[in-house]
Amino acid sequence: MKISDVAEKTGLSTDTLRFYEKIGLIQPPPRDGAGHRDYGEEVLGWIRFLDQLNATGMRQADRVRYAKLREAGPQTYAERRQMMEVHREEVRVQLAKLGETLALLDRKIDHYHELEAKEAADV
Amino acid sequence: MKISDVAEKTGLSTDTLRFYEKIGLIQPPPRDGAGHRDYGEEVLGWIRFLDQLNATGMRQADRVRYAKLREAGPQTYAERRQMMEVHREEVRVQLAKLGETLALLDRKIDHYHELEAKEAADV
DNA sequence: TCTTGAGTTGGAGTGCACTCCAACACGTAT
DNA sequence: ATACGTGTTGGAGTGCACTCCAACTCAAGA
Repeated sequence: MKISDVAEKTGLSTDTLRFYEKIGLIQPPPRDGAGHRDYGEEVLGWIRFLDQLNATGMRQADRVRYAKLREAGPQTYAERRQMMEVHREEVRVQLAKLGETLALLDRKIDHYHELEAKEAADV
Repeated sequence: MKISDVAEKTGLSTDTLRFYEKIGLIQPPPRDGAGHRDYGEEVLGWIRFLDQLNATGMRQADRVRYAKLREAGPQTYAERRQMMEVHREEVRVQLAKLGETLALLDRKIDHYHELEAKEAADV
């Protein structure tokens, strides 16, 4: 799979894919005859997972750390699990905060509806 | 209220408070005899709300836009409500994504527990 | 009076996460 | 054979959101 295919399928730019490789988030893929990157299918799932960690606020340095542990093999299972457990807690906190904010926004919006009705009545 | 009090009560640094004022997120407070900022209590609630918008992914430019609308008075009620409605949708999307990620992390963690048990058995 | 501590300004610097660029190489279609 | 599209590299540049700094002023306490 060419870099452009991966880019299209993941939504990342080719620049970002090469950047992720440079910082160690993605393993360097083998090259074809022309020296072009030739990705395997498994990279797609990995990138999707990275995206989810990203979208839920995990910092790049930690994503890189996780990627390195993953490359190191089975002896890092426990450490990887711990990272996921820590992140899970952060996600739970965010989830709670987001729920509160959603409720607040509902109240704000209701309040604006009322204010708008009053303004209209005042004209 | 002095800038250091506001900083302590909100968790923002005094630098950030001045920065927020500079970009228009916070109204310039009156000054005391020494030329020091003298904040009213109402700024605390406003900053808490800004924090929540921040924590739920609203960009600074949009927070500034909302702050400006707020300063403009009642004729911006509808526009402010629309901003909040747009943001509410984004929060809903994030909430859904976060829920999915939480489930995924649960599965990953379980999976690591299994893998660790297998590793231990292999020794 | 002198020191200390808190505040002031404008502007420079930081860290993160990309994003863009110049200059070049390769393979395929015309 | 040449043009085109896609890829390559290393390094510079960008945008966001702060964060830090130098040089200064002011008020209160020893």
